[in-house]
Amino acid sequence: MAFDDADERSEGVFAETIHSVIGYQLRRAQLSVFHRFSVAFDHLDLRPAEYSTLVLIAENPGRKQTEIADALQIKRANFVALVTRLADRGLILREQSATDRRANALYLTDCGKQFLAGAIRVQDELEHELVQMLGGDAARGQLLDLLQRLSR
Amino acid sequence: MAFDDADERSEGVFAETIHSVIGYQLRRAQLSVFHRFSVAFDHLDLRPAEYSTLVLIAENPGRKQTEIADALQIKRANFVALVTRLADRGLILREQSATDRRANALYLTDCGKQFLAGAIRVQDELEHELVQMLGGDAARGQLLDLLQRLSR
DNA sequence: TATTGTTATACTCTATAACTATA
DNA sequence: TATAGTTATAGAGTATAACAATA
Repeated sequence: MAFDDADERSEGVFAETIHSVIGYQLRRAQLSVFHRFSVAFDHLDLRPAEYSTLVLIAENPGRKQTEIADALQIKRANFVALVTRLADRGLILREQSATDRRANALYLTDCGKQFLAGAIRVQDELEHELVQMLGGDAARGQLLDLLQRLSR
Repeated sequence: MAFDDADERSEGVFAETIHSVIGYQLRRAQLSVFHRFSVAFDHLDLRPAEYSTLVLIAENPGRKQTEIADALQIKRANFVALVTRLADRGLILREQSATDRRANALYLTDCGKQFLAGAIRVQDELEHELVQMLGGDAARGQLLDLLQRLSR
């Protein structure tokens, strides 16, 4: 990932201007949080997009691939490999839709449900860690609200 | 980039759970803001990392490549091509340091200073647009504060 | 020995175009 | 014709390893 111990070298470099740019701070925070995610999920070998896919399938069983992909803003072409990996690991089922034989209906397997339960525990711990960094639940609510205003 | 008009297909997909995850919303907001950046900077053919590099060189003339790269958390190996492109465009100078002949001291050219002045105007406009989405300057300050707490 | 800039390389993420089978 | 899933492919971004020149 990122985050080596090379920050001492940039001591004394004036960076206040760029640090007050929303996009710059957004990117830094996002990289930091995703890095924490990858550390926390290392033993589960699960990436952020895979986690959100499992959550969405769990709460919307039987939906088409394209519907899940669109909800996550993932191009359907890129979603194929992601879904294939989850299916190969036995976490989800790709079932040909009865009403539209072009479409795949997605479901969690029992194994996938168990796996997701564990993943949610890891994610909840991470979220709690982030809330502590933010300074409490109110700050988290504020942040989510502000971020949502920037999306679209 | 992203953002095609495929959101109608995900209508009715329940996504509240994943939408309340900090990392997920961070990623969405970051992608949205970077997309706006790429639209705004299309005519200048400038990427976010290049913009921040120009700003840092302007405020820290004569610094080594590694110092600027570290301040931006860019690996020095990846910084080479970025600096080469800016130098090839005549925006920056790579001068062999007098005190350490291994090192390159970085400077903006006069052309680079003019170019950056224009780029800063574009960035300021974008920032203003984002502040309006956030609901004012106070919200922007809050957001920057919260984001900084998540970085490292 | 350690550091600077560099090259080579690989992996992930994301984007588009085009195919097939269905509708 | 249009859509769902798929394949192929290309461009960014980011990671590591290793080398030459210099300290």
